[in-house]
Amino acid sequence: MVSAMGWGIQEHQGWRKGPWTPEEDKLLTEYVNLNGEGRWSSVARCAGLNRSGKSCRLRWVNYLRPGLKRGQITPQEEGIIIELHALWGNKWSTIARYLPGRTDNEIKNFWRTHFKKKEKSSRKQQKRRSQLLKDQKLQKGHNNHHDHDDHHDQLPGHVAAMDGADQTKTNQDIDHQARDVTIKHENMALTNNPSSDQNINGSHNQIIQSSLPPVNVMYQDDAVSYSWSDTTADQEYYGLWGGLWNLDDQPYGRTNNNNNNNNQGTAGNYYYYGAAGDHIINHSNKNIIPIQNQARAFSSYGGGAFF
DNA sequence: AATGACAACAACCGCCGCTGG
DNA sequence: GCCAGCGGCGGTTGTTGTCAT
Repeated sequence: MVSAMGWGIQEHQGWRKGPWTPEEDKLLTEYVNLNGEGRWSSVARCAGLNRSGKSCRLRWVNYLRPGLKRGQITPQEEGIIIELHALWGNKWSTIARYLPGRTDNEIKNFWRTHFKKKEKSSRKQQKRRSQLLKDQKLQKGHNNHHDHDDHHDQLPGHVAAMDGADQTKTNQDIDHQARDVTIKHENMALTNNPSSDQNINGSHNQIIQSSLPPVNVMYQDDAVSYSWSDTTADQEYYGLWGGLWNLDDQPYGRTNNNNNNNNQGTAGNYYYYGAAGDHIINHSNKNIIPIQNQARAFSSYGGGAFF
């Protein structure tokens, strides 16, 4: 295993650290443009940079790489981040794949600065989760399942615990769901913009789809036509995923896009639902509202507890 | 104007998995 | 099979900017 000092330890103890200078950026950019990405340790050597390969890679990926979006995370991107985080937890690089031009580091920082504050109150939520964990283990005992004991791991743990067929299906489901999240929020953005005449099945979706990593073909059409407000489909989704994630360490939940229902509310005005006693956030005005009776109806989807 | 709190961002650290010798 | 090197990831820390007092 490589030493704790990082790459190229045998040749350098004195790698430069700290902020990159414009000159260093220029050297790195020129080198990568000429020779391509990869072989980061040799980049450091050959480009005349007194930086570790790790540092070069990070600088390129997070800052210099072409196509990076600069500037604030948009409300649509925020929505996607929230939902994908609910899906995957702190899998920042995975989430970043669904936000073209955004880096995992950017998303991670965004999450920390915007949602760190809510950690405190989430302790209450964790408490309830451990109760859920107990309950489910009890339940499992009753049902005499073949399930593995590590169901409370993060999602990849679930996947690893499955047999081949289940795992394939699950990976497809995850990707499918992530696409839905991305497409839904993009559509919300379009609906928000009255000047846009692109509809939900229009070319915009093709653009979005083409920007996403390739997945199994069997879901491609489905991803576009799937309606977020379709209650039956929702129940299937969240019955399945909510059930899987009940024991997760990560937040989980579901959303409802008010805009899909008889034009109630404004586009982008969507909520997370959870059990009574939790809170929901209104993404339009950032209000945090205590959940009362209304949310009880949704608690069977997995609790959807936030904040 | 000074300063303290907070947010936003950049960069580093440590670990893990993969791969080739 | 073992090991070293590499690439990548997530967590954490450091720095800078902004705003309120």
